[in-house]
Amino acid sequence: TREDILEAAARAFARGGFEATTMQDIAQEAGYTPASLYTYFPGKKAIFEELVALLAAEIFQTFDEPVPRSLTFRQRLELLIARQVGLAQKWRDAFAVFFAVRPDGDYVGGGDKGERLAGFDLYCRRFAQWVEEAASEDEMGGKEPIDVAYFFFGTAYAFFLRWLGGPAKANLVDMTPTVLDLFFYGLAGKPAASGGKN
Amino acid sequence: TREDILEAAARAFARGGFEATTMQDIAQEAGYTPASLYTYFPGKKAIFEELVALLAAEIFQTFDEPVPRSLTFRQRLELLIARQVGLAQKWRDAFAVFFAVRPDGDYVGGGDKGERLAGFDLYCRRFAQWVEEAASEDEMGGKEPIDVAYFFFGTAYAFFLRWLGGPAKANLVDMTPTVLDLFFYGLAGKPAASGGKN
Amino acid sequence: TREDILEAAARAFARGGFEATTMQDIAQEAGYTPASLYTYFPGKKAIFEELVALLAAEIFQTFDEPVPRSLTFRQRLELLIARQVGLAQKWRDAFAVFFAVRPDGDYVGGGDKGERLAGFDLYCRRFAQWVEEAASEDEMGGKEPIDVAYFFFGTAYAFFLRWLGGPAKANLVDMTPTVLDLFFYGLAGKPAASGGKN
Amino acid sequence: TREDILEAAARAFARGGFEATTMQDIAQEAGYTPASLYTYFPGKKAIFEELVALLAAEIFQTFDEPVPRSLTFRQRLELLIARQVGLAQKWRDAFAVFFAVRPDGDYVGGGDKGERLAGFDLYCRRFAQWVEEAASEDEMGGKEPIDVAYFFFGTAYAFFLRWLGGPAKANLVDMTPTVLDLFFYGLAGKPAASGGKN
DNA sequence: CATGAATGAGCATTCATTCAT
DNA sequence: AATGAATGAATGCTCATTCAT
Repeated sequence: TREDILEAAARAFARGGFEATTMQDIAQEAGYTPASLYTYFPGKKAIFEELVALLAAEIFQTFDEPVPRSLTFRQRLELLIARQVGLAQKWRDAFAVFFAVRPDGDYVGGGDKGERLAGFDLYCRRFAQWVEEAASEDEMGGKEPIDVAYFFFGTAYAFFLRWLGGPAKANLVDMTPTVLDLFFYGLAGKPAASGGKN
Repeated sequence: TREDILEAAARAFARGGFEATTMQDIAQEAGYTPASLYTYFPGKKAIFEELVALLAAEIFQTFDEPVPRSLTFRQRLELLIARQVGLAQKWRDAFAVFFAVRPDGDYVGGGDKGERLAGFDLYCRRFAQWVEEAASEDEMGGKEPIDVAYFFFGTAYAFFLRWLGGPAKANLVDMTPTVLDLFFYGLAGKPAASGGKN
Repeated sequence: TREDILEAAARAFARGGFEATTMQDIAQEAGYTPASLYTYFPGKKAIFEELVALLAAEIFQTFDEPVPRSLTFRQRLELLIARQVGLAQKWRDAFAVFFAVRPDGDYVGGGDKGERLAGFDLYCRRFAQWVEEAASEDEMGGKEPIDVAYFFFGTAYAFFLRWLGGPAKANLVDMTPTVLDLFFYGLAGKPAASGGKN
Repeated sequence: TREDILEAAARAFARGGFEATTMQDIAQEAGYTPASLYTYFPGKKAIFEELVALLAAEIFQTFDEPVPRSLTFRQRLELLIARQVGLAQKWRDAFAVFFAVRPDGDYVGGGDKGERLAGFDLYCRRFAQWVEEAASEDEMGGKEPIDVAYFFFGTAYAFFLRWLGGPAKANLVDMTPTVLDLFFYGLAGKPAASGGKN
């Protein structure tokens, strides 16, 4: 039941953010009355926080799942993206909620030392960590992991948002190659020199 | 005075979005009482809309300003970025408001056929248009302008957000080379070997 | 409960009309807090409209109740008055609210073709209809039913208003004979010819 | 100028009563800004009170003007009505404002001993006084002057209201004979048989 | 004299939350 | 466990009024 409510809340919050969403909205989406929600959660903020925590957990878990040692960086990243695309398609709009979470309203568990970070910051930090393990320095082009992380987040996020606003039937997976190519080679595209077809 | 209020509103809205911001907040930020704001604007929504329109106008103007014909695409883009970075530093948090505007609440002027687009969508469409004029097909690596646009937006936006959450004294301009390199060459970086002519 | 609120609203509105009456007033009169009223009604206007509709229904019902065929016009009118006096004593000030309703604020259901009529107009139209059935042409003195209706309304309303402003213990019923005599014979009084002493 | 404002206020108040009318409304009607009104009147209530006082004065004056001794009661009343109809046509809606004035809000100067009377009560009292001078006991049909007064007020008021709601081009004067006949003979009409001497 | 600007006092309404049933 | 009813605490907004110009 808690789970149901959280999923309903995800849909509700996704439509208008935390403030614009009423307990009525969530209750309606969940098929309850507002009063009933208080049986399962102490309040609206708690629902939101738990939802964000749930999303965070699911997202972070994609980083934790192991990848075969034998793969190249690109292949590992493909795996990671596949997992995260799965989440994105499952949560749709609510997925964006996580990234948009602002730390001001103290909704998001902070980083190390009481630091309060926005959702996308948390994501990028974790991604940087992941990248450090998944890629050699060479594969990162000598760049700082945290820079790589923000770059990847930006590229992927832009296409995710575009997909969200687009037709419902579009498949986010189709964008993966584009994102990957842009991520690895930018506008220039894959250097044709070495003939590799990746 | 209207201008003052709009700037105050920018600061206020930036802190918590449309719903979470009260007229009290805006008034306080502007040094007025809430009632006074109604002398200049018919309501909260109107303030928000006008603010978004103002931001949109300033942003779109950066696309309209001409660039010397003699420049390469990268040089033209550097110019464009410089202008937009200027805006971003001026508006700071409020700058992000524009990109986050959701079309549901009908805050943003739509596209062509009554389409209702989010702020970042408007930005990307305009960028695609600009890119078509500023870059040859070759310079775009044979990619679709709209893809290029979302890619650039994502890359730049990620670093912009990172800068917003970072220390106040940081200079967004410093990120420009990083963004440009990533945009043009991705993770791989500039192909040094072949003496890259890009 | 809705009923209670409507009756409280009747007392409240009667004191100062629609605009001058606050939800606070109504709530206080009903023994609730203003917020509670919204559990039963969507807003102040709705309360007022429903109250007016209720009064209209009760008043109009007095016209619908049948009267014995055997009676004279005066006797039938006495019956009608008795019923309406009952309502007037029950609603007191609120009774006057109905007649004072102005059509501008679209509070009153109109007549036939979208016409918007004031409360007393509605009353008079219905009375004219009733009079056509309850009185022969002769009993109407050859006058137009609608003229008869306004005449009766005016006469009765004047004494009703006088009673409202008078001592609380006064009985409206006592005015009935006066009203009837004036209505039927005017200032001249009943013609003495037939020896009657009225 | 004060006069202009009062007439503008009359039109404004007539549309929606005291509470519903804003200083903005009055100012607009008068061709001023709200702030300017305070040059001539200390406030909204003062404007209303003065307007009511003005109306009261004009109405009461019709009672004070002398009538030729030689006339019958009916002829005297015809004269009075002619004067008051003139006022009614001049003030139109605002004329009704006077009668609707409620004493609660302490808008109307009271009667004798601090009594607070509604507008129509004041009118009826003055009418009763007038009738005592203008009619013999016989001409009153042995009725109490105050009863006669309320009866006349009711009859005339009903037709006045009907006229107000009717087409703008209608002439209130045309209703005078009807009102007089009803007032003197009621529904029965003038007793033609006995060659009525009234 | 006229007014633009500013504001305090309210007001209708919303909403998260509580609680008895 | 679920909810109808009730409410305190806002919130956007209106408006009479003041005052410097």
